[in-house]
This record gives sequence, structure tokens and C-alpha cells, in this order.
Amino acid sequence: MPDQTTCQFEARPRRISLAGAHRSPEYCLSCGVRGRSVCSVVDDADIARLAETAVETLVLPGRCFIEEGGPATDFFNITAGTVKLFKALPDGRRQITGFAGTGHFLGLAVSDHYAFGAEALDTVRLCRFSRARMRHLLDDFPRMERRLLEEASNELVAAQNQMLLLGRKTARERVASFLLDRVQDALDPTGVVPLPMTRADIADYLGLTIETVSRTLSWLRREGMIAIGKGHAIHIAAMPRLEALASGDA
Amino acid sequence: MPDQTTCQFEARPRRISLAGAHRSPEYCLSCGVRGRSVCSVVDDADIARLAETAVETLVLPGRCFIEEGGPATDFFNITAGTVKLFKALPDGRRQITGFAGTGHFLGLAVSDHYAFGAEALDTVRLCRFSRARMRHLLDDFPRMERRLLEEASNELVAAQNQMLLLGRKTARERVASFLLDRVQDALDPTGVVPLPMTRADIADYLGLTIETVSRTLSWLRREGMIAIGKGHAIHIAAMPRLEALASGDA
DNA sequence: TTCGGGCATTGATTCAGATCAACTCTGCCC
DNA sequence: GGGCAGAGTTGATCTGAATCAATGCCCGAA
Repeated sequence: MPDQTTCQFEARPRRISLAGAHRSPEYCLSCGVRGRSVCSVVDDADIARLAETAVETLVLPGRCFIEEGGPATDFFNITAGTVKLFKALPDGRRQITGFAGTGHFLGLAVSDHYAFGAEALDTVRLCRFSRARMRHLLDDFPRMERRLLEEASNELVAAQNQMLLLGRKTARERVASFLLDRVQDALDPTGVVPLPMTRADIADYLGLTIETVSRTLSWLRREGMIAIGKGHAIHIAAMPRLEALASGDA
Repeated sequence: MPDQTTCQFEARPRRISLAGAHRSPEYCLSCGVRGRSVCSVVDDADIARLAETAVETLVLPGRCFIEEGGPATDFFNITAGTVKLFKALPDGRRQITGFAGTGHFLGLAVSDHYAFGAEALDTVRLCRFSRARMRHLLDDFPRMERRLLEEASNELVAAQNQMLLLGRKTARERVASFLLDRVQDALDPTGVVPLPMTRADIADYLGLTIETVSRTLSWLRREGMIAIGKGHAIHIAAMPRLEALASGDA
């Protein structure tokens, strides 16, 4: 269990050069959602200004780089890896509110304190900006603002789906919905779902316990809907049945 | 029970005149969040253009004016009243994802279908825009876009809080959190909470049943934390105890 | 190779909240 | 005022998931 109370940046933070940013559009603000580049929103001069304000950072697995309730000084863009976002109650109960992968922005909070914590699932590469500078950047790059609005809208839709799941779905429906969401994310038509998170993370995401998640996955396997492979990967064997289950039709 | 499958606009829809919009800044896009005006984002010429694209509409209580999954043609701004936003499962289970009051924007969805339904709790006055026109308006009014981003960020924070509530809080903690949220919204320091929604709405918002909501409110009354008055209003008698309960300290 | 620790699975039991059921309260129309 | 319908309350019982408990699996360190 990593220390959740500290929040340190790991390894080789460095300034990103203009040339580097330009050659590698997946870096920093120029990277898109889910790997698709939106580099076109900025030109060379933009990149020069962006590069001056951004610092690339590596975050080791299990390391918390946003502390819930801490002062919201920075704005982040994930360039590689996956993070979990979460909120906690004083007695330790946790709710993971989402997973964010390559291209996602973090730290939009209007408040001056972060409303959630963030922890790396695997080794994460991200770009860090001062929020004060970010504000000025938005003044100069209106298309950037539209990009953020689009992302926030998407997250809002995801959040509403999650509220339906948490408030009204059964354990089986939750796990089925989760697997389908993941397979959508992976864009893998063969139906193999990579699960870089532990059972505890899945449980905290679905509002269940690890035991219930484990039991439910076993049940799905016995029913022939999934096959559980090695190394945290799951193969979906009966997509239509799983879809019916996820939407509550079954 | 109003007919949920149809989605009609009620009563005197009309175009808003330039003069009217100008004299009454609470109308349309010029109105702010929770009653605070952000009229300053537009000047007279802006209002003229906005007025040409907006239609004011009255929606009667219980009437559904956004149908979940329906084509997302319009964009809305609430100028009076309160609406509930919800998602439903095929078998009728419902989750209310939020309540939106005066000043809120609805219909940000990036998809071309609404991701949620909306129904008026009381008589609601709102401004309706074509989403196609809305897009052009945003090009001309960058400050409008910032305003929307700010609202989306706020809603995202609220959604994350709600996920924590739905995934990890007990019934008592949920009801206590709900009452405190409402009293914050009402900005009433005397601790009187107006509840324009039914027990069924509260239950669908908190992921509980009406019976559990009723029992829990009775328990809070017996414990001396609240007093239940006439006509859907509740007085908070022991704010600190309720706050401790809501955050899980108790 | 064995040991140890974290993660996962499975079983037995408990319990918070759902469900089923009865009843009350309130407002409204006649 | 009478009666009716929808909203709300309260009680009895049931159940899905939590909790408690034991064991298995995997992997890295000694």
C-alpha cells in the first residue's frame, strides 16, 4: 500500500523543448483523447509558448500525484499510462470515480483545492502546468477551451452512466457494464479486456467489495459469458448476453 | 404520472425581443448560475443576436421536456423553476443524476442524442436554442464558452460527490448529505430546506427506496437533528451533528 | 527450493435496506 | 362535508451483498 498522504513527483522532471514537442505531437497539450492527436489546434508558435510552461514527469505505479483536498496548483495532461481518480471518506471508504488514460486532462476544478485524488495504476507519463499559466493559455487558445469543454461533457456523460450503475444496478449488472466499458475503451474487436487494475480497484469503482467482484466474475465464467486468462486479462465469450445483462434486460 | 414517452413544449412559446432581453438580464444566456447574473459577458449587439436564436418556453410541472435517448436538437437555459435530470433502465428503474435550477444550462451532450431525460418539478421557464446555432454563437462569444466550461467543471465535481454517496455511503449518510446540499443551495442561514421534490424523487436521487427515505427522515426527527414542517420543508435543528453524519464521522 | 506477503477465490454467516403490506394524511373535486 | 387518489408513514419479512474466515495462487527475495 503506497503512502496516500504524500504526493510527490517521481523521476526526471524536465522542460520540454520546442523541437521535442513539435516532433512528438503526443506530448503535452497537443495530444488528443484516447491517442487521437488534436495537434492541429496549435501551431508552431503555440507550441513554443506551451513548451515553456509545461514540465514532463514520470509517476511510478501506485504513486499518488494528486491529493484529495490539497491545494490545486497544477493542471495535468496524461501522455502515457493509466491513472485512477478517487474520493475517500474519513474512515477509509473509497470510491473510484473514474480511470483516465492517455490524452486525458486532470485538474479542471474551479475550486482552489482538488476535489479528488489521483494515483498511477502503471508507470504514467504526464505533463504538468501551473494552473495560473493555464488560465492565460486559454485566453490565447480558444480552441483549447473548446477541447476542454468537449472533454468535460464526455466525462459528465460517463459520470451520469456511473451514477445509474451505482444507484440502481445489481452486482452482476455492474460487473457486466464494467467489462463492456473496458472493451469499448480498448477498441479490441476480439473481445479481450485488459484489466490493469486490481480487484480492489474494480470494487471501489463499482461500489462493491472485492469478494463480490470475485464471486461475480466466477459466476460469469461458470455461465460461459467470459473466460478469465492469465495476467489480469479477460476474454468476452458471449457479448450479446453480457450486453443484455449490463442493461438490465436479463 | 405524466406521460414520459412524449416530450412537448407547453404554453406560450415566443421569441424574446431585444428590448425584453436587455431589460431583463435574467433571461436566456445572460442569466447566471444560481441567480447571479453574468450579463456582462454580452453587450447589446450580442443580446440582439442571442435573442434572434432563442425561444422562451413554459414547462408545466411533471412534464418531460428532454427525452432520454431522443435526438439532441436543442440547448436549454433555465430561467425559473427546478428540473430533475434522470436516466432509466429498460425495466423502469430510475436514477436521478441531478437537479438543475435557475441559471443552469442543459444539453451540452457531444453526442447527437440526449444522454438523460429532464422533467419539470414545478413550473419551469426556460430558453431553448438550436444546438446548431449554439455552436456558431460559441464561435462569436468565447466568454460564453468559458462560462460553459466553468459550469461543466462544477457539475463534474458534484457528480463525483454523488458517486461517492451512491457507492459508499449508508442510507443515513445519504439523506444527511442530501439535506445539507439542499440547504447550501437554498443559501438560507436559518437552516430551512425547501424540498420541491417528492419522496420518490429523493429516493431515485439517493439510490434508495421511498420507504427507506421516509424511515430515515423519521429517524433524523426522532434523534432531534431535523424538524419536519408543513408542505415539503424541513428545518435543520442540529447542523453539526448532521454534518458529522453526512461525512461518515458518526 | 523454500519462505513470505499480497492478491484472489470460495464458503458460512450476518445485516442494511428492499420488498410486501397495511394504514394515515392531505388536498381536491363534487 | 364526503369521498377519492396520490403521497407519505410504519411494520413484518425477505434477500443481495457485506462481513468474517479460511485457503489457494503467484511471484520475488533469501
